[in-house]
Amino acid sequence: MEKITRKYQHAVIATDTIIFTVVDDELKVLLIKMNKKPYADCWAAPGGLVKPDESVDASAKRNLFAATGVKDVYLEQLYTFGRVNRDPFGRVVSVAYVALIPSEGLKLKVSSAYDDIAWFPCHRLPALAYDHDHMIQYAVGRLRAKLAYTNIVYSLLPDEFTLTDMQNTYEIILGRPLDKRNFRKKILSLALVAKTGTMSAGKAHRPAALYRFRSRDYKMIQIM
Amino acid sequence: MEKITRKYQHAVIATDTIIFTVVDDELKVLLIKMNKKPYADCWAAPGGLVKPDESVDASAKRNLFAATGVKDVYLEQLYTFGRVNRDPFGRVVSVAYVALIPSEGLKLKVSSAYDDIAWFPCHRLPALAYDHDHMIQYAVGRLRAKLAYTNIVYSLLPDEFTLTDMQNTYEIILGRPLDKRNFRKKILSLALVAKTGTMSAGKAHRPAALYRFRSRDYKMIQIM
DNA sequence: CCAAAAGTGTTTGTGCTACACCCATGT
DNA sequence: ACATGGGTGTAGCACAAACACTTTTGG
Repeated sequence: MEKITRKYQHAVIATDTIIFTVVDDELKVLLIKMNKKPYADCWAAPGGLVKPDESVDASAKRNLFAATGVKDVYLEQLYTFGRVNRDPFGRVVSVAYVALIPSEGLKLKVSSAYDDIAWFPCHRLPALAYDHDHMIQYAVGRLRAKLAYTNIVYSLLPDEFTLTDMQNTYEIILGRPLDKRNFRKKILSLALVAKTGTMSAGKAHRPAALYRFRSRDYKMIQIM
Repeated sequence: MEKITRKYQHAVIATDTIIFTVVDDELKVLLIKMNKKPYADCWAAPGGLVKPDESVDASAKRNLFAATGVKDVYLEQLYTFGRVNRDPFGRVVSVAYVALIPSEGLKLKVSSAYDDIAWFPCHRLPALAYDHDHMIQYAVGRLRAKLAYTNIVYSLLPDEFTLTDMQNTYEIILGRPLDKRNFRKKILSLALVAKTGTMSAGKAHRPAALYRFRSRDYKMIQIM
């Protein structure tokens, strides 16, 4: 243990997590305001260094919890960014993760130990630190692709939702409109969701049937 | 630079590359014989530590070249393995890559600075060091998936090849037989390949038309 | 009664699947 | 002549895409 770590203390390993949610008809990312010199007034995806006795996955989970207060959400390794000069403070290799949070879980405890933390729509992003701009673009691409051939939508939707909610989530992320009849046909034929029996209420229009996922296990399924 | 690397010399970063080729009707991986204590008589995917002034990608390229003598082959980041105790010699986080080498490039300079190095069929693998068993299984899965929705076969085939060669490559990797007529129909309709005009020769049967890829750029295309 | 969103079927085309025989060459 | 692999077409079926109107509620 000693030998290797002492001889090669070249690089440091960090994790950064791109946290997505869908609210207000937009795909949003959670960012933290930086204060250090070259990146004052820049924002960054939450992250931090991997501790010596901590797995890389555990580090991502810890950072996710620190930023959002949530656990047990969808969290997947995205890519490892290892350019030599990606971090002006030193040689840091960053393992990026993607997390998906259901729209309703938003108002939990977003603020914690950070100066400023906020959700930004993926379109109009602020100035970003490091290579986080690139990371986020890459994450959006991955999210789009996975939406099509897995059932990850479940991790963006609340426990109960309408089929219109679900379709909106797809449309927002994919960036294109979907045919309502075809969408419902497809989703219902996959039998991933079941009616709860209750109805959405409170708005100035016809109530909609609420659905719930039969199972919230990650599956590879051709959806779109 | 100094501050961070000195304060957190916890972990070391390595790259390991799973190098695939298809020969003798089998998907094979290139492995290196280990000699250090807990892994004597074990084999491992070629890899090494990332140097301080070297990007992670560059490290993978360097290790690939050291093991095979080839450059400019398909090389893609696979996954980062970061369990705390994955390496008994110390805390090493490994960024795994996948490389694909065309079947003919095999007999180049496979032997170099290693004690022993050899190709193993993905089925009957020897005892493997670290978590390389897991890595290889993961890599095979990725390769299978990518074969279906990208044009990466090009990186496993020589410059000129017959459609039967190509179909064999698919069948070996996917592990299931494909219909000859449907396969040819599909491949030709995609217009990825063009006849060279020449014919294969020398074997005890009818010669086959040779094809060449119109372009060897990586593309996302639904193939299977 | 009006606005707003929920809900519902049919038709058409495209692409995947399954399937069997003749051809050209070397020995 | 025979063994070996090369090369070719069609029909059925399942799924994706396009498309418009009626219903229910709150205001």
